[in-house]
Amino acid sequence: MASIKDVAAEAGVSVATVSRVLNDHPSVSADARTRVLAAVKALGYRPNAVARSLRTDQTRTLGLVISDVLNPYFTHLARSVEEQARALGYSVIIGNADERPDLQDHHVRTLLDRRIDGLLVSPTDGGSPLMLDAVRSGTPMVFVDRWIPGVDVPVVRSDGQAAVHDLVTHLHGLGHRRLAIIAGPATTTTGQERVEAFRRALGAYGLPLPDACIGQGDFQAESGRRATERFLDLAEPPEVVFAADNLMALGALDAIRARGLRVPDDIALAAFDDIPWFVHTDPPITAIAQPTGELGRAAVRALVDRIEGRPPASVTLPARLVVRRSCGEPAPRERVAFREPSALQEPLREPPAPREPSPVMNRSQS
Amino acid sequence: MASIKDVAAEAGVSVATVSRVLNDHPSVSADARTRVLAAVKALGYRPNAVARSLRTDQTRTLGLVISDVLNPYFTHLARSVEEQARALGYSVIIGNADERPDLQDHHVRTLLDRRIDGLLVSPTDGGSPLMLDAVRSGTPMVFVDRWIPGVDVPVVRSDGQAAVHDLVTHLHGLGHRRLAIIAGPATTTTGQERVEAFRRALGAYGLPLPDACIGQGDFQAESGRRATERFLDLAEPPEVVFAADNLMALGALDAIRARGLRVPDDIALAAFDDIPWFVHTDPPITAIAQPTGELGRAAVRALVDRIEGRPPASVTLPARLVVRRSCGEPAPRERVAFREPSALQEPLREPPAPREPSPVMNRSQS
DNA sequence: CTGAAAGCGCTTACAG
DNA sequence: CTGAAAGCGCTTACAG
Repeated sequence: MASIKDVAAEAGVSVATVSRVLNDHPSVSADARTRVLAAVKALGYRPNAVARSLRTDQTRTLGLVISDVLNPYFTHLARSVEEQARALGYSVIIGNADERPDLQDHHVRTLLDRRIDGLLVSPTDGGSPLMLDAVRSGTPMVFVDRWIPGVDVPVVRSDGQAAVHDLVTHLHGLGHRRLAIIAGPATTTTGQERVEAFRRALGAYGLPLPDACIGQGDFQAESGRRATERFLDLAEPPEVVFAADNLMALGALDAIRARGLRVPDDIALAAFDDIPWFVHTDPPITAIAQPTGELGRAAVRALVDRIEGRPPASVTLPARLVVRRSCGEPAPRERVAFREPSALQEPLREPPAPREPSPVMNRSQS
Repeated sequence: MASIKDVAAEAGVSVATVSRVLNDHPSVSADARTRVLAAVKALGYRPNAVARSLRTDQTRTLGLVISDVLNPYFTHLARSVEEQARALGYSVIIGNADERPDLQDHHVRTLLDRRIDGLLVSPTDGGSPLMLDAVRSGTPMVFVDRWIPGVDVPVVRSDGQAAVHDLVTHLHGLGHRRLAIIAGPATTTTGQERVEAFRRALGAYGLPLPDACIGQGDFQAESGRRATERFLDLAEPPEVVFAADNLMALGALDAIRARGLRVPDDIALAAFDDIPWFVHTDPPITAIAQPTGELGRAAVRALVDRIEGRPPASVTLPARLVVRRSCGEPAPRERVAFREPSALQEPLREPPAPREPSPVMNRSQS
């Protein structure tokens, strides 16, 4: 592959001049610029980003470690992160932890070794030594969705408290009194918070949340299936199962179907995190929707602020309840309930990103 | 961040010796090795992958450009690619083209600038100049799922021909005679092939495929919705709609539902690409399943063969029909039909990857 | 406006 | 077994 030396030779200038042209440095004669550009084109030259990074000590790259790519919520998040990063002149490298702390650490390590400029993490656990090291080492970092308590890192997340309350109100109104939840891991903030919000909301209606009605899941489908089976084996099975994410709701559906039971007649189902398929499941599933796209964008903004020396801000956005038919109420049409602009109304496809800067050789400095 | 110099100073050796220890070079005294390792630990040193790449001219990184992250098929593919790559000692950087050729080019360019060791692409179009350049430039490359004809690059894909025939047999058996398809872009191989396979299968039953029964989609949900609306507006609407991917099937479902019609009573629906949610849609959707995980793994194997100087092989794996209820036949239980081990039976979670190599400082040379 | 030179953090022949 | 040195491809003060 042609290097800057080849271009310099071809153009009859020094590599310094070539570099200046490529970086839009003002003090280059029009003549030199023309010759360099011609040489670049003739040789099909592209600057080596590795060398540039070594020299400038910046990679213009963000790392994103998500808990599970197979979860549409995180896929959506990743997409909006990449889009916003691109708009700001950064690339993003995604690491998928599959809800496994060891894999998460693997990706954090790899990303750090690559000297990414900043790290976006949705932690799978309460904070491994490596993760805490990363924070202490001063790598710009922002937590998205989940976070690690007691650590001084901005957090961009959504607050489901009010929406969970709305959900319980909805369920209570339908006459349900025995409600169960499939929780995420207690080592994750979202794992805990959603149970707590649920418990608090039940409390407001004088309803208990006995241990038997808390299924321990891990945010993956299989755990939702197992937890639901356990519920169904109870002497008095719950009337409602609330899955703390969409994958566990999928597992719950598998378990319910395997027993030949019907939703919502035999048992009601609701989920945290809304996905397009919930409109078409049998029956359509009542869910709590997060403003996922906006979360991703806000997280990137905060991280880039931090990287570029501006003070980053934590952001908390409200989630909202979307009522469908899985809890028993007839809903003739898609009914969006209660509060806040919809994350579902958020188009699946977001507006096209700005055109790429055209000259092949400009580093996007934004 | 500590550099190799700091480690050398701390250990009282030269940087060459530090480098040898880190790379498991045999000729290092036990004493030196001990001191270096101690220094590494004391300083929390991690080698700078950027510098290493510049020097060795390899990044141990694969690029993967997929057409759409929001499509669960590609998400699954990406996951298996990353897993297999990790097992072979490579990282992967994912670029999401969103079915946009310009975005695809953006990612190919960025990846090439980063000097990835090899590129896995599922092309969004028939081959942009940039893509063809990339091939000619000698960057190791493998196509997955979709490919560009006339270019000498190994292809790892699945052949849906037989499964599409099975589908048509199934539909014909149910008495359907007016069949329509929502096609993908004609610029993509899968866009064309699926229509051709469908047309050929219809032909075998003496059925026509009039132009009015070919909806032009772009593999995204919205296009499926529009195409379906057009079908429904026909004087004689089709009895069956076959969507060439799962996202367009989602759009079709939206359109059908918006008119208050029922599947399969008013219109039957089938899709290419199976996803877990198809079991729980109303009704469960008949689909053609690809061996997605194996496709991803085979693609990585081929690419790494190419990178490491072994002859890479193209791979074609059969897809298979999974009959559910969306075309009219009562299927009391999940019925997996006809041929081949199932991609759905493929566990959603694949077996855990091998443990990471433990010493922090070893380059995974595999 | 331009070029020679130093240096980013590594690896690796080459000598000893 | 070990170290001094060159060099990977860039960028950027410094001098002119």
